Amino acid sequence: MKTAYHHGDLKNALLEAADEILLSKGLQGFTMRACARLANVSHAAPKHHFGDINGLLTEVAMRGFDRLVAQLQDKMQPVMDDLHAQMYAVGLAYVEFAEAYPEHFRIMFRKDLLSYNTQSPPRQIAVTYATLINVVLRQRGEPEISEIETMASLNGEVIKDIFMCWSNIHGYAHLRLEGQLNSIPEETHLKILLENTKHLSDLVQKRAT
Amino acid sequence: MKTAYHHGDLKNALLEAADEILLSKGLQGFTMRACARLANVSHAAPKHHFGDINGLLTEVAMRGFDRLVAQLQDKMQPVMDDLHAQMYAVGLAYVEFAEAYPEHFRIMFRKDLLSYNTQSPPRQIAVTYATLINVVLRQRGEPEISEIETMASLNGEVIKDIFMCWSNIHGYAHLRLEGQLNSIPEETHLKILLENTKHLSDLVQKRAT
DNA sequence: CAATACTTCTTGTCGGTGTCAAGATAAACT
DNA sequence: AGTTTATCTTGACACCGACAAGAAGTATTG
Repeated sequence: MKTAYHHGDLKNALLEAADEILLSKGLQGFTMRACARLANVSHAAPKHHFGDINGLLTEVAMRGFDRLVAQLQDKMQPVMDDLHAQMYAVGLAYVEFAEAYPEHFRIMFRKDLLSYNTQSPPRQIAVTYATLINVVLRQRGEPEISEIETMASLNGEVIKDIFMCWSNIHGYAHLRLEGQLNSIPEETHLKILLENTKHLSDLVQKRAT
Repeated sequence: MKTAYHHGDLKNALLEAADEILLSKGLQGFTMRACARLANVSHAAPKHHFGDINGLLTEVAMRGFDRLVAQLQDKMQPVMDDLHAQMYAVGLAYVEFAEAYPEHFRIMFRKDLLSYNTQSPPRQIAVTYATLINVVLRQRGEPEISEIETMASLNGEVIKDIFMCWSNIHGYAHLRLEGQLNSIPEETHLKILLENTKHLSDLVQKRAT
């Protein structure tokens, strides 16, 4: 018989319960009480660890960014010598992440749900930024940045490049996730992504010279 | 003294109440009962008109698409002779709409909240599609389409073009809306949008020849 | 070792919410 | 005029987020 008090690792247990509920029931069925039930604790237990529901969602989102970065680096790692393939890998990883974790993706990009200081974003977001920025820096043949320094000391041209690429890929993933691309045959999807990323890669490389 | 029953135009009154609540309190404070209160009817009155809360949100979103299309055409109308300016107008209208109606924008692109048949989308969505498609068709010097026929009988190249442009603009607006572009100085914003749309316009025109 | 403080979790409660069922009222129809 | 139909109200139910008070372990300190 387990002791009722002092679960020991309740915070992680709640976060995993949250992931499971998001994947099965979606954001509609996602409640603090449901997470508590799934973790076999009382309905008010999450309060101590997360404060309110936005606090819980924020940590869920941060774990989502972790997974996104991992997926990005996984897809890029085998093609680090090919700039075109690298940009395509980013697009593919992004789209596949949105498809695998649709509700996480939505939450990760919902400013109104996340409670963190915009001025000093959490580590997970800084790492995501750095990962995307470094893709562009490699395209331009410039030295990469560490994840500590983020936007400061960045060439203005680089900023434009990164957000042109990111906008394109993010927009494509988002529209696809929300069903706005359903009229496109599945095989055309990858073609569009391939063409777009190749185009982005070419443009960034050409601009740098 | 007003008669309690048979408001006469309750549906529209509720929709306007919904708009007002979304703009002031956001999606968090948006409830069916709050809409009913603002319209001075009982808490269960909305049920007859919208079924459930997703039905209400769906109609709110459709009115959002109406406004988006109006804003698109407003911005394009004075520059119909300039293809670059036209594409820029689309980007600007899109971004400004997202800024003026952030919660509407979010809802409009939330598949899980909207209850309509994906196979035969409502008029408002078809019109939005047609508007965006016609922008690309003009860039390519091809005849425009009416809003009735949508995706069918469209060149594959056109589809690729429209979603390349839309992805870029939508992604930019979305990232901006959700605070992911806050580190960019305000003046750079318009530069990025201008460069991106010019680039899209050039590419679509070049591809068509 | 004992007493105290602290962290973690439970229990109980509150107002608010979506949804349903049943009924009241006004309008439309025959 | 009588009946049907559409519209809105009232009341109820389970569920939710949040709060307060307290119980159960853990850590600290004498």
